[in-house]
Amino acid sequence: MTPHAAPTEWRDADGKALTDYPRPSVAVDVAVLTVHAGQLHVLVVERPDDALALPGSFLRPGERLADAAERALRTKAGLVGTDFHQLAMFDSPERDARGWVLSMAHRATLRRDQLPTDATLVRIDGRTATATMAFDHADMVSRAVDDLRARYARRVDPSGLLANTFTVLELRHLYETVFDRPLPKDSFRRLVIDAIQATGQMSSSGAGRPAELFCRGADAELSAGAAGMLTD
Amino acid sequence: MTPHAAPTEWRDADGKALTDYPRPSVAVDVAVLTVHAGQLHVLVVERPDDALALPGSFLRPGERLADAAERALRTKAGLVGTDFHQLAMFDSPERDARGWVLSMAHRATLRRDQLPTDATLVRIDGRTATATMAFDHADMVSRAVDDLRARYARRVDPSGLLANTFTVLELRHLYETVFDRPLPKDSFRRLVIDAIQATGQMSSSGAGRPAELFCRGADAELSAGAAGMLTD
DNA sequence: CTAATAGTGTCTTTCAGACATTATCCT
DNA sequence: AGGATAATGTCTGAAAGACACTATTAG
Repeated sequence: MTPHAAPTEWRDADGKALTDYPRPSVAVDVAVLTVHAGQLHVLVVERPDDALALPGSFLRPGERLADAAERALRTKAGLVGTDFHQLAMFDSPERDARGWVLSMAHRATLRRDQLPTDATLVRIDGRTATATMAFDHADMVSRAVDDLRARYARRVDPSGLLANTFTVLELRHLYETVFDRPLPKDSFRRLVIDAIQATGQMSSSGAGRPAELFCRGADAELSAGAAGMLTD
Repeated sequence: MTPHAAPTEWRDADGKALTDYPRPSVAVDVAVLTVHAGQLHVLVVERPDDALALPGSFLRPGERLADAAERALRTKAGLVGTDFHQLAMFDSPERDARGWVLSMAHRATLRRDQLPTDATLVRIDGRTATATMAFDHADMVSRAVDDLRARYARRVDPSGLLANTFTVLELRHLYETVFDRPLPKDSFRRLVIDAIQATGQMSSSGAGRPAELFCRGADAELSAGAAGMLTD
């Protein structure tokens, strides 16, 4: 059979051929989260009608969702090689006024310096974007934040919001931003220290004793106790 | 505009009208998990070609994924009023030999007595089904088990695999089945006791002192420590 | 030296894990 | 009574949280 051809030869319970049915358009949208000025932000793009939206695209014939998402990031946001994953399918029949469009929401995470300098960022307050967004993209952002927190509670910076090497202070500041709450300095250190790898190098920050630089271990899994500190 | 009409009037980056593109068929599949004989099982249905598959269906025009999943459970498995949720979209272009079909995997969970007596169950060993399954349904099952464990680690029997009232022993046996490992009797009791509600009633099981019957509390959330015992 | 920040020693409290003991049913 | 199972008391070791102390840099 032809690759990517429409499915044929099936009939549903009423005997109606499924090829007679209209099919939905399928889209992908990507919530690119980043940390800027000590707060979570989400990357948005302006639509022709000036509304703010997540970078997204329609699925092309035979294309995989991941390929469509990568293409959306490249063409709409100028990003290549970005890692992301699925969140959920948003399927309200009225979510797009132009017609029946299902959209698979994805999450990506990048450091501010990995984004174009002219990228438009919307601040996230708690788990909601602080700007009106097109379609149901505000819900997608909230969902992305939930996912980010769930993953950061289990592993050390799994999405690479820090550079390859970092100090414990930088890591703690990141976690305070992600979880939007202060974390105890010494407990935090002891909870993460087993999950990160010392490099021997020292940071040459300004004043005070230099801090050791660490990198993510091969298996940067956090202990159950550490997850507890974050999810309480 | 007509409801559920195909989207029109958009053009992609090449100026090609998206209505010119073929669209995928979208399906839903539901992994119905249950506990039988002290082991996790998944409900399967036989396909016309005798292959075993999860109950599923194609999305009808304007239909929501949840409605399609409910319809699939009703028509393919005889189940009504079942609770379920999305897991992930499976989108390999070759996943269905008949054509381009994306499928949203869902998970539902029911007690054995809520299933038809003649339901076909496939035992789950670890996180994999012990029978060959059609399409990528074996991957869906593994994914469903992961999701089940993640949710059971955070709340007390969130999917209602136990009846309204239950003893601590029954609850522990359930968790031993779900997490496929023995759990310490007294530690388990202390970890869950704050998340369940005593009824005052006693179980009238066979020999020995009768156990108190509990029910799920309004907020049956487990402590971080309890989650730790399960996720270690 | 002092200021500033990194890192650790230590105490206390809490709690999981193990074991033993008591409690309450059945036959 | 005796057996069986539920529930709890108690000890111990580990670890989180809080606090203070030491260590190492810059100026």
